[in-house]
Amino acid sequence: MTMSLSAELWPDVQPETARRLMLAGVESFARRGYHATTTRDIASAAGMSPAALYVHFPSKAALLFAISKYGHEQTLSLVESVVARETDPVERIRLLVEDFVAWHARRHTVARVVQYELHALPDEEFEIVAKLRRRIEQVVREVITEGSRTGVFTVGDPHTAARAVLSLGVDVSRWYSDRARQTPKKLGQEYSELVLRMLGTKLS
Amino acid sequence: MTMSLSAELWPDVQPETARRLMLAGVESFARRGYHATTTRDIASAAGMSPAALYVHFPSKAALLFAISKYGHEQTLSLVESVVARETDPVERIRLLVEDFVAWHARRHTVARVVQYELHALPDEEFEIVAKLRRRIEQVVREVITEGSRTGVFTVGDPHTAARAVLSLGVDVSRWYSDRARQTPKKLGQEYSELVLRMLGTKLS
DNA sequence: TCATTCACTAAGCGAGCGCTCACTTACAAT
DNA sequence: ATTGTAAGTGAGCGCTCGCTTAGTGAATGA
Repeated sequence: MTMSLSAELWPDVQPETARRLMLAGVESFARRGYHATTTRDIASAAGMSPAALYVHFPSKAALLFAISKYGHEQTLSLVESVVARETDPVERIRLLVEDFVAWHARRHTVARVVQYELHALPDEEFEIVAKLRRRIEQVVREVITEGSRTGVFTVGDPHTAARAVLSLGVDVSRWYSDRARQTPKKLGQEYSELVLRMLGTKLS
Repeated sequence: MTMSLSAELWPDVQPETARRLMLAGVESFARRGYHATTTRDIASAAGMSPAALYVHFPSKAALLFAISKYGHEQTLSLVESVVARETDPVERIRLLVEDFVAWHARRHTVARVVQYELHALPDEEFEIVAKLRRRIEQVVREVITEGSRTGVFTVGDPHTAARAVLSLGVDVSRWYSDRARQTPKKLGQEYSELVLRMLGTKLS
């Protein structure tokens, strides 16, 4: 049996109506941007009356925050799980880029909201997701620094290199579409090769 | 004598008041996004009454279009001028990335509007800048394809590689700030090295 | 001198925004 | 049967939005 997309994206959000609203929010925010979508857009995309949104979320911004926080937590745990199951810096970067890029392609709608609408968040909520973003960047930077220290990578500045690696992944969500020439998985593999060369990996 | 920033950015826009409105628009759009900035924001940032905008531009969207079109034309001519004065694919990519990245860092405010607010344009105006964007991408792709053909580059797919190169440059405008650790010029040089390695350049 | 033009403003219109409120319905517990 | 609660609706409030209109003052030219 098939699961609804909203249940796949947010397995532990209850009830199902709240998930439907989040899905409708994601699609609207991704297509037109947060400020250009109205609460009426979201509600009607979820098949409900405008007031229904406020049964499950205290504000339009709170809906964005729920989407953004969940998305950032997913990418952080994706990154952390790679580091947890691999120790070699080369393999860590390879898998990390593969998964990161594939996620930003497969989930490009969610990713677009996560990456490009966070400035619409109120200060307090923004700070919470900013903290998650800093942790993601830190993990990548540390892997590169470690590989640089042991000599498997050759980079001028690990800080700049980490930025570049993340840029490649993040930007995928900007241009990727369902009619793209490559599957998310294939794109992730191709990008991980580009990144490993970029980091000056010694070929073995 | 020093030139105003608006005159530096848009030398052939007349009169000066129109330039001041474009500058105010750029700053507002970059900080809060197109849909979140009001015509009152723009006018007061330019030190004028709200109605003054409509003396020089028929609509808020027309102001965005003027900014966006000008910005895209600048980046296209930047890219084309590199190709015009160099023939070696390696040097072409090196200078192209240096200039492209440096521009997105030095002009990160304009670049942010150019790269991330274009979806707010009406259909017709969007199509015009989309055409410019396709030409930019095409130039980069052709340089990579040519280098790949003559064997100085080793890439799986020039299409994907071109996307990656542009992603690195575009994304700079998202995170770069005036308090960044590197000057635009230095960042451009560092990025061009990363890119050349990414493209599998044979070192000479 | 006075009509014309231009850049600009003060005031405000109609539309649509986020959000609220009084209310209904479905259903579970007693 | 009665009561309590959660989920949802229809109507609409107060406000702000993009944009317009009528008018002002300074410069220009015959």
